[in-house]
Amino acid sequence: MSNSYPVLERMVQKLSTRARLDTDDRQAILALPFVERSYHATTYVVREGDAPRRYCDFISEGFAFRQKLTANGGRQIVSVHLAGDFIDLQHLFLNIADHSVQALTELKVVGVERKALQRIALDRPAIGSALWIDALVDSSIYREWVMNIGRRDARARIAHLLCEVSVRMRAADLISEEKFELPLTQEQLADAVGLTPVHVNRTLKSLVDDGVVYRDKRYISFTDWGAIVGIAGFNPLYLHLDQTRGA
Amino acid sequence: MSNSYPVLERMVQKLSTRARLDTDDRQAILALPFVERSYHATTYVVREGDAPRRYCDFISEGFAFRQKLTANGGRQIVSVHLAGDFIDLQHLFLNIADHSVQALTELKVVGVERKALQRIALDRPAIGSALWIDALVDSSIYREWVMNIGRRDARARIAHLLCEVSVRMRAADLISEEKFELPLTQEQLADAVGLTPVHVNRTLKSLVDDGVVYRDKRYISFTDWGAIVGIAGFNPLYLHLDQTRGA
DNA sequence: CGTAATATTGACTCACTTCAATCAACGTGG
DNA sequence: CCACGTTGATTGAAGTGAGTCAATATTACG
Repeated sequence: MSNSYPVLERMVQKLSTRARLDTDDRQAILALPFVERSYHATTYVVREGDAPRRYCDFISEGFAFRQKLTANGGRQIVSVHLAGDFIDLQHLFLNIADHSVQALTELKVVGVERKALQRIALDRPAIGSALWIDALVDSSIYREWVMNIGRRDARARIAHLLCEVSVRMRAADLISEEKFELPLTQEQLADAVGLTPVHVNRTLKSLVDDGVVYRDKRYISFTDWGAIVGIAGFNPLYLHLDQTRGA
Repeated sequence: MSNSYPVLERMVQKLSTRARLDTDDRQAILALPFVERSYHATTYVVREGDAPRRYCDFISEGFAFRQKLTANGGRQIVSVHLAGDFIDLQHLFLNIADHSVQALTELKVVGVERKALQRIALDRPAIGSALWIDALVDSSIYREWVMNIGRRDARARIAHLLCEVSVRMRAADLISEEKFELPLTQEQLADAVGLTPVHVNRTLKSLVDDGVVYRDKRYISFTDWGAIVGIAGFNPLYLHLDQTRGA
């Protein structure tokens, strides 16, 4: 366990986008005991049924996703996470994991001691509200996913996921150009939107054929942002990207 | 604005199931400024796009639900809430509502001043963790709904919703006998599980015909709990019903 | 370079939707 | 107390979006 700055800097940045932090708040975060860790793609970070781990992970590099399994073996990916996301806030105050978290790509995380994070969340109001907001935004995203899967057809569903990922990546400052790498295989994409891989393939193709999506390997770009937004029925409100002014 | 005990008593009880509260915590809750309010069925409590309201509602009687609308008019019900649930915790720290909340039946709520609730959530660790847990359980339920809609067929989906509602009602001590009233019309049920009303009707009928569900008007009972649990693939873990021991 | 994982495509099937009636329940006014 | 209107439940027939099965191409990678 070390205590050097740079890795926690990013957490400070992230939380600053959620609530106004003063110098003491920043210091408190930078003083958190932490470990750095890496996971290879497909490695489990959390397993459903687990008791809480000692550390609460924050992604510093790479992608991860949450998943749940149906009684008869079906898999549902319930969220995708990128650099700057807390993986484990969902379990910060719960005593058993109700879902699994897996590395999607090579993944680097900063593991903060859970007890210390709990303490800081409860003792420092500004940090507390930043963490609250972060968790509530996650909730909001789940709600959008419920609607996405429950009430949109395949085309809109896939388009919506593409919109969400691109907007979140841009907001997290992970995209420089217009294109971005979608780190999901078509099978994973299918499990995220509640379709089969075959149908995802065809639907994706139709988006490409219609010229609204350009695809090169896993790299995606949009020829016309207004067009996919229209197809997806995408409204970024639910991402609550401008919460800085607080509540 | 009054300050009599009985209505907030229930909130104390609810939060006590989430974390251990001491006498001061209880007093702090009972001292919260609040108003009592009623809504007729179908009335909006919160509208998507709204700024936060002054009061944060806690259901003392009746049912409510959250919903979102697709760009082309589709409706998705994303959760159902019963007596003892906070309606608005989801917006406690966010500055715009990303979904609507509507009364499902005649509804009585206790509206607690939002600022006061924020303060108590951030200042009193025990209450803070109780509220955290409550919000995190909501998240967990959303995740289960994503899976329910994304990866289960109509029969299992509907069975799962029935299981969830009955278990939650029992946990909230709202059921005395074996039967319970499902406050949803078939159309609402359809919007909750991502199906059409027609198909819900047929599927429900098949469950009745198979003898696993008994139905009289809106009253539902199960002839064999093990059987619907099997059909639904229902595992109550995600409801985190025994969080009392804290984290 | 070989081999496994992923992507693609075709042909066929089916769970769920759509459209369209009909029926039942319930509150309301005369 | 009953006709009537409105909302919710039920049923049938036909259509379709997405699933299934299965083969082949492509890519990633040790």
